[in-house]
This record gives sequence, C-alpha cells and structure tokens, in this order.
Amino acid sequence: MTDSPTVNNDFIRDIVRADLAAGRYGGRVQTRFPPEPNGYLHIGHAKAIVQDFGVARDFGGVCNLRLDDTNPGTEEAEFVESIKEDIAWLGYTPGRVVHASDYFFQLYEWAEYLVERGLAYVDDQDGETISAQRGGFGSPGVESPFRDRPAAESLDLLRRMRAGEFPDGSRCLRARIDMQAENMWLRDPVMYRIRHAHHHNTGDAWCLYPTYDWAHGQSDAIEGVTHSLCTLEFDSHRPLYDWFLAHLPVAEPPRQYEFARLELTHTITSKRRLKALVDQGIVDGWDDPRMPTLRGMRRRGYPAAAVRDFCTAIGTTRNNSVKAIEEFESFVRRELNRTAQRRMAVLRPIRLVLTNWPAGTVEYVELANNPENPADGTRSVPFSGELYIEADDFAEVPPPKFFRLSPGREVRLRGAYFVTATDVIKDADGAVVQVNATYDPATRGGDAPDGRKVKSTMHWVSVPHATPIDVALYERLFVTAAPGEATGEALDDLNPNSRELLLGCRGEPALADCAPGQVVQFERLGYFAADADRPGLFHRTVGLKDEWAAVQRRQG
RNA sequence: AGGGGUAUGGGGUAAUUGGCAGCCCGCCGGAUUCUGGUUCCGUCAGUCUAGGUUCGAGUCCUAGUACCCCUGCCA
Repeated sequence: MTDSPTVNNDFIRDIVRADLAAGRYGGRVQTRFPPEPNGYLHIGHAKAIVQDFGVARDFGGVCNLRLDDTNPGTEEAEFVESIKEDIAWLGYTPGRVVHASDYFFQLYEWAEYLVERGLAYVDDQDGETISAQRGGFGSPGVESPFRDRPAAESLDLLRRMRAGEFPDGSRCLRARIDMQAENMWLRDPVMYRIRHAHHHNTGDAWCLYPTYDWAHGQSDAIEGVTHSLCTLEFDSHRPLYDWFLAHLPVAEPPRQYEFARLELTHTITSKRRLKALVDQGIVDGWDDPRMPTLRGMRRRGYPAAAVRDFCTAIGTTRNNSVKAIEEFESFVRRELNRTAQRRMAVLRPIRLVLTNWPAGTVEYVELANNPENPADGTRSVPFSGELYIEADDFAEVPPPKFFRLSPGREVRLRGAYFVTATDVIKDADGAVVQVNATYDPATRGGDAPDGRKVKSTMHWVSVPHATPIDVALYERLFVTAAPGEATGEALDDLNPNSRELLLGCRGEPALADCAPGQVVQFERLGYFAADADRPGLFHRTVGLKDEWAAVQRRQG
C-alpha cells in the first residue's frame, strides 16, 4: 500500500500535525464519524468516536456525524436518534449531522461524469456472474463483455436505471479500473445497484443506491473532510478511495487512515452477535446492563468520562489486539472512586447483637458521603443494638491474617463504636446465626479516647431499619458470545449473570435518595448503579479492585 | 494460492528513526488509612525464530514462523 503510516500510539495526530506544518488543506482539520444506522453504538464505536471527535477538537476543527445510509434495506430511522443520544452522552457535539443520502444527487452527477470519460460503465450481467468473473487471489479477473460499450450507451442506460426502467439486480454501474489488479477492490467495483426500496431519508426519490466505496470518499470530499479515519479492514479499500477522488474534480482530496478496531476480553463487539442476543431474548434489549453498548454501559453506571479516558489511553495503532476488560474496569473504578458516594449495605447478612446496648435506643451517626470529596457532605445513619454485618466479616475460628471480628476480638463498626464479640448462637446444623458482642460507649464516633487501635473497620446495617433491595449481580462484565456459537465460553458466564439476587438490607435513608442512574459505592462490595427505570433496583457496575480475591488468597 | 497488515514482560503499548528497552493494567511486597478499599513507594518480568551488517540492532538486510484483513450489487 502507498504511504504506509508510521505506527505508534497516536500516529494519526502525528500525520495531522505534519499536514498542518506542510500547509495542506489550508490549515484546516475536519473529520467525521460515519456509523451505518442499523444498530446501537457499542464500546468499539466509542474508540472511533473518541478518535474522530478528539482529533478535530485537538486541532481546532470540526467532526460531523454522518449517517452512512447508502443501503435502504438495512437502515432504520429508529437507530438514528439513539446514535445522536449516545454521542451526546459520551460528551461530544457534532459540527453538523448529515446523511450520506444528502449527497445522492451530487454522487449521481459525478457518476455521469465518470461515465462520460469512459471511467465507468453499465454492466448488464447479474451479481453472480460478475462475482465469478472477478477471479481470485493470485488469478486475474475476466473483463465484462459490456466493459467497452460506448460511453453514450452507458450514459443512456444509467439514466434509464435511475428512471426506474429496470428491475432490481438486472444491471449495475461499475468503475472501469483494472481486472488484473492484485487488489480485488480495483477489479471494476460496483458503484450503483438497483433497489426499488423506500429509504428512511430520501423516501422513494431513488431506485439507485451507491455502494459504500462509491459513497464514502466522495461524501468526505463534499463535506470538506480532510482526514478520514476508519478501521483496518478498509486498508485494502484505500487505493479505490484514492482512485475515485483522483478522477473527480476535487481539488485537495481527503485521505483515509486506518487504525485497529477495539476488542475487549469477555465481550463481543460484533453488531451481528449482539443483535442475536437481543433477538433471542437472552438479554432484555440493547440497553441491558450486560451489553457492551453505550446504552448498556450507561445503565450499568459506567461514567462517560471513564469510557473516554480508556479509549484515549489505549491509543490508536495499527496492531490488532484484545484489550483486557480489567484495564477498562480500572478506568471505571478510577472515575467512580472520585465521584461515587459511599453507602453501607450488607450482601450476606449475619446478626450481631450488642448485649450491653440500652434496649430500644436508636442513635444516629454521621458518615462522610465520599472521603475523596468532602464537598459531598455527610449523612445520618441509624444505629441500634441489633445489627447485620457481613457474614464473611466474622470467623468463629479466625484463619491466619484474618483481622475482622471473632470471639474476644475488638473491631470498629464504621462511624459508630468499637465492639468485641463474646459468643455465638448456632442453629441445629451448627451454623452460626447470631454473634453476641459488647460495645464500648466511650468509642462513639469510632475513636477510642485511650488511643487504642483496632485492626479492622466493618460496615453494618441496623436491623430495625433494614430494607431489602434488589441488586443485579453480574459475574463478569457482559457476555462473551451469542448462544450457539462455538467459543466455549458462551453461556456459562451468562446464566449466573442474568439472575437478580437479593442484596441484604438497606439501613441508610439516603439510599432512597439515589437518583436514577446514580452510582454509589457500597463499602467493600463494589460500585452499584441505581436503575434508571426501576426504583430500588441496583446493578453492579464493577467490584472493588480484585474484590475478595486478595482476601481469599491471604486466608489460604 | 496471491496481496496487504502486525509481532516488544502475564495482558497492552512506547523508544528522539542505529545509542542506557520506558509507561499503563495485573501480580507480589512495603507505608498510610475509619473497611484488606483509596493514596504513595518498591519488586518481578520483555524485543517471534535463524543468520547477517555495525563500535553498537527492538530499529537496517536475508530467510523463516505466527496471527489479522482482502475474491458483497454489506458497511
């Protein structure tokens, strides 16, 4: 390929800088984000969006949103709105919102221009024949018998095609390039196909629709795009992109640059496979929190800033690679740690009774909403002599390096008191159902006047104030494959994920105040997002770093 | 089969174009801490293979190997 770009983590900006320095495009930078409106945007698109809009922003240019709607069979107006919303959620504003179909007329004029110059011709053969004639890798193609028909004849036929005289698939317009070319896309590619179909934007004005290759570069040129960024699979299309523009009256043609698409472990970023999950009812829809769609991630509580930062950090290269989902999660955690308020909730409760607590007394303790951000203020949480604590926070026989509650040991209940376990009550099976303890009234607020320390602080919920809340837990982010696909990982991940589990208890009045979509950190349990539509339902956004894994390891 | 692209610690990604292989995630260890979280510090570990050029090679040359993309009237 010509001018293969240097590879580094931001080679596109290097190119733009060089173009600017060379005075190309009059010092102007313009990009575009060109999704086909046939599905919802996902994490893979986020990388392209961050790249397209980011480059424009960094160099004082604009980035248009261009709906690439050249194929009326697959595109629906329904998706156009969602695409606009998702881009806005990510924090970007298109310079203009345009459609490839806005350029259908100009495209058609340019097609006649090429026909008149003998650079395009109408082929009367069907698709199967054309495909067979294209040849294969290492073997040349066969020229169409219509390749050398007079320009006037092609022009006449093209006009009649446009007028609707011929049925679908009966003829097509082809660029007249080179049937011997090593690059398949140069073997007289199809420019126009006949489709008597309704188009969401142009209605019934056309029965002739341009292919991607005929529409894309030309749309870029019409719009004033300078740097046309796309994914690596279009690398082999670039000579065709350049060929069209070289033969059209375009002064300073845009250039196409390709980068690797984003892939994540434990995730699918194939529109086709995501659609299968939706269609088969495996997930609730495109905005199911398990989906790697922008809508799914938003519902799951991923901050847009985290998605943006991740896409920026992974850089833009020409290396195919699969990013670890853990790295993405680390960006989500970093952002959420700054912004999410803290709340207490107990996932697997065990009862803790303070035997020396004055019966019937309730106290309120003040807790910081977010130690990372004091401006978030404090809240009052009810405390009583009957509490739930995390079952894992108590061990009748503490293993080595276990610092939390066990008989005879003193720990702190966050923001409240020091407590010391005295004895346990077991059920018929010998399982601990209640831990009895005493509290030290002098330690109110969580500090001992005599300066003694405890090795652990634990979260708790007052039993009389506890309320169950729903939490949708996901074992791992998203899903890995559509059902029935032989990846070996598929449904195992999905089954436990899709269940909604009861998370224990709610003791915090402020929990009820969670706005739809708000993310909180439940102490030591992870980050949870309040569902936008169902009050009282929380989705697990991400766990804390490595969650309990480190604990398990230490405990052997 | 032909063409193109890409190979750097466990996972990613840099290296002023021939000059001390750096950074992020992760792991492990330490310090701080009202949660074993956060924050801070530190450790571990890498140039696909085989030759060659050179004072010096991740970088240049030769020959291999592996993976990705390309024969839609999809984008």
